[in-house]
Parts: sequence; structure tokens; C-alpha cells
Amino acid sequence: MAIQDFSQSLPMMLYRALDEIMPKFRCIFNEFALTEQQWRILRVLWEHDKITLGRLSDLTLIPSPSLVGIVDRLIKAKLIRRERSDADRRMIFVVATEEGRNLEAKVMPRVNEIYKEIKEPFSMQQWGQLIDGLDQISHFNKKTVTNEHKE
Amino acid sequence: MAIQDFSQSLPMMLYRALDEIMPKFRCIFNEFALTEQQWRILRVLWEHDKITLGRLSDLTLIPSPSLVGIVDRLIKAKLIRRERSDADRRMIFVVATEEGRNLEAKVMPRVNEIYKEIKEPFSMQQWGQLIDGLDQISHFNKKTVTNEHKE
DNA sequence: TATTAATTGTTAATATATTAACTAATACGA
DNA sequence: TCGTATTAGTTAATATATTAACAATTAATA
Repeated sequence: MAIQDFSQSLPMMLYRALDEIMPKFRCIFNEFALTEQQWRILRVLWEHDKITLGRLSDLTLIPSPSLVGIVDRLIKAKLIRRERSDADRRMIFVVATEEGRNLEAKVMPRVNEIYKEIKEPFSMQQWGQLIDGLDQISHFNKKTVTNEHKE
Repeated sequence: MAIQDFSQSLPMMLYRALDEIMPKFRCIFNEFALTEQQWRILRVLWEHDKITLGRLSDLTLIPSPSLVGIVDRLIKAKLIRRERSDADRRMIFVVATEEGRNLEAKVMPRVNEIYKEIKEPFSMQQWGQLIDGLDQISHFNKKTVTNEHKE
């Protein structure tokens, strides 16, 4: 019944894992004058030619109110542009400029290098278990229990 | 050689896991007029009667520049207080007030409830593997390879 | 078709993160 | 003991997160 160690709680372990690996990546982003969030947006645009702000928010995990300013700064840096939808005038598409697309070839190799370094000490099975566990956490609010109707 | 899916990268999986579980906790914190960071500080003070700002920063994973303001606001809420060290006048201890200590009995049960809910769908083995994996990530910068001298 | 509801983005206010520079106090070496 | 390096906290500037409220547009429905 005693208080368990706060440092070993799941949230703190997740935060600590991020604190440990992200500075390495941010170091690279900074070399290209990018913030982590700006990187995330570009990273998604390299996989999607054209994407609405809503979907961009989902894929980057950047909350929409934050997205507004981050997109503004990326536009000022001439790396992306806004494009209002004709079909539905509420929607706004975001598109990478040529300069934005060109960054991919420069940044991705550096990032993949670090990524490989992080992954290296893991066995393939260990890594799979880690990813599976994280994936299960990520679906916590959707289907806690599969074989049972909830509410 | 093609770009792997950004959404399945380790950093995004970690962020997504946090995005999924933290709102539930924050919901409780807000009931007690606490922010997540304020909670973290109190949570640590419930395990340590007296702690320096530096160590508090390490345990809460709150960067020291942020800590200043967060501690200020907790003091204004009469939940903690500062106490300068006599032995080393550079150091500042943080201590919970009685009001701050009293929060533990009210908040912890609610938090433990959610925590149990998150942990529930996992087998004990699965959970252990997840924690071990996160722990290994957290030691990335310390000892990437054990049986080898680096540098 | 006029109203209402839902969707998509945005603005605003406050709190926190990031990075660099800075102060005060202490430790250390010539 | 003086000068220097180190350590503990802080301040400053900018970027982002969180929450609530809001505007514009579209969808739904009586």
C-alpha cells in the first residue's frame, strides 16, 4: 500500500525516454534551423504532397492552436505554403515548397543515423515488444477490452 | 531504402502514448487546481521531506528555468515553500507545507485508479518488457555498449 | 428554406520548454 | 590569499502546450 516509486511510473519512464533521445535529434534539426515541431511538419509533408491542417495536427501530434504559429514560421522560412480548399472553404491545405522538399535528402540521412544508433542495442524481439507495448498504450482510450461492449 | 512510416517511429510512439494517457491524469489534477508540473513537484515532495531545486529538477524532469516559475506559483498557492541552505548558500531547498502534504491523501487514490486502469490490459510479462525497454532507452546516453570501452 | 448543429481554423490567456547568458557562492590551484 | 573554474539558481527571449472561446463555413433537419 506504500507509495510506489514515482520515477518508475509509466508516464515518467516515457518522459525520460524522450528526454534521453530527443536532444540528439534536435541537435540535427538546429543545424538546419528547424525546431522539432517544424521538423515534424516537414517530415509529414514528405509523405503527403498536400494535407489539411486538421490531419496534419493528427499526424504530428501538434495541437491545432500551436500549429497556427508553427505553420506561420515555416511559411516565413519559405519551406511550406498554405492553400485554401475550393471544395470546402473551411479547410486549408499545407504544401511543401521546393526548398522544403529539398531538405529531405539533407536531413533524413542524419536522422536515420541516430535512429539506428538508438535501435542498435535492442534485439529484434526486444524492439518489437517495446513497440507493441507502446502501441497498446496508444489505444488505451479506444478499445480497452476487445471482447466486451463498453457503454 | 524508402522512408519508413513516421507515425511508427519510436519518438512518435512515445509522444502518442503520453498524449493518450496524460489527459486522464490532468483531468484529476485540474480538479485540485494543479497543473501537471505542479503535481510532479508535489509528488516528489511526498517522497522527500526536503529537496534542492537541482535534485527536484532531475526527479521531475522539469528543466530548471521552468522550475523557477512553477515553484513560484506553488508557493503562491501555499502548497510549498523555499528554504535557503545554511551549509551552502547557493542551494535552495523546497519543502511542502501542511496543506501541500494533505493533498496526497486526496489525489493519490484517484491517480492510482487511473494507473491501474492503464496497466490492466497488460500481462505482467508484457508490462515488464515495456518497462525494461523504456529503461534501456533511458540509458541510451550512458552505456550504449557494456562490454567495450568508448572514446 | 430557415434554423440549428457540427466542422475547420483561429485568437487569446496562461503555463511550460528550450537555449543562452548571467549572478552569487563555493571550490581549487598557483 | 588571489585568481580562476565550478556549481546552483535565475533571468531573458522565443517557441510551444493547454484550455476556452470564437468566426466562418458547411451539414442536417424540421
